[in-house]
Amino acid sequence: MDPVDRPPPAPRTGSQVIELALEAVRREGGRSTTTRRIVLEALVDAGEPGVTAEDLADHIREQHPTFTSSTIYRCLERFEELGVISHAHMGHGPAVWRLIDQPRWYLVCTSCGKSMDADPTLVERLSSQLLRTVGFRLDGHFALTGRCA
Amino acid sequence: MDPVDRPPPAPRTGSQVIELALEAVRREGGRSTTTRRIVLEALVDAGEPGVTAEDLADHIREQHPTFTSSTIYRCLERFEELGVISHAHMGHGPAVWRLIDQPRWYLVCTSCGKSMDADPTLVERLSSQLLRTVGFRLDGHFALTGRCA
DNA sequence: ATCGCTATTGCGAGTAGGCCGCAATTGTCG
DNA sequence: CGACAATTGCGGCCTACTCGCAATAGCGAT
Repeated sequence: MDPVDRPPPAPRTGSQVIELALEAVRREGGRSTTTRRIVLEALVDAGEPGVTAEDLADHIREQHPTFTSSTIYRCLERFEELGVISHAHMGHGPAVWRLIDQPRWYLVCTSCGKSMDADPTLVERLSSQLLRTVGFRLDGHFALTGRCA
Repeated sequence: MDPVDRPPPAPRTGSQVIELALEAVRREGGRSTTTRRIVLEALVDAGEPGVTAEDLADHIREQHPTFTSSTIYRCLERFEELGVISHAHMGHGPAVWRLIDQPRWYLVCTSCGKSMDADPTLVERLSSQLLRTVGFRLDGHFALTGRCA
């Protein structure tokens, strides 16, 4: 196949992400359990822009009624430590979880509650200015709040 | 007195703020109670950069042991509606309350927990860009989070 | 295939931060 | 002073997690 005709690198499929994550767990001395696989599957299913832990739990319990919330929280925590997933706080209410793909800057409206993405280049401009002037590196762990149009 | 010798407008004193706030309550059909006065006094005492509702409650209860948290929350809520005070969320943990003086952009470090102020002009640059491009008006209701130096 | 070790899970209780209903109290105004 | 409605104290409730503990189940070794 000619190089110029080669398609762009395919994004990892959901199941690739899952296998890689479970391998990572094992490398760190953890165990690859069916519970963890199910949580990852549900998270892959949920896709962007992310789900709350309780929504994930409800979704999973449709198929696996014995799942408890604490298990979900602990699985999510573990995968986050491994750098596979992350969570962000969207104003009031529960955090949302998603696979780590691209860094993301959420804007959430404190009035209507809807959220959207900010243009990363705009936010990163502020970010680099803060870094230069006061050594503070913004993360997107909390959404930027305000009022939408 | 000659105009050029006139001192700059004095910042409002704490007790002025309190009287103005209580007048505002009454204009809206509310009541100027000693409870509300005490809450305002404690808030003025606390000063910048703000206090949590529970710290305020603890402080007040040293002098007035019967105060309950719910009363504090309701007073704060009322004064916020009137535009006299405001609260902001500093990452995890309780909100902080303060008199409204200048708009303020908090930076809080998700690692060490310390908070500082961002240069307003930097943040307002982002704010106006977001407003122009997507009609979103940032507020400082949630702090900007990241890592400090 | 089975054993033993220990990571993980289910269960249920606990926690922080805040909100709510209701009866008793207390400003306000006539 | 009296009536009325706003406010307060009390206590319980709520959401979003977090934790301790005993039972379960991966995983490497046999």
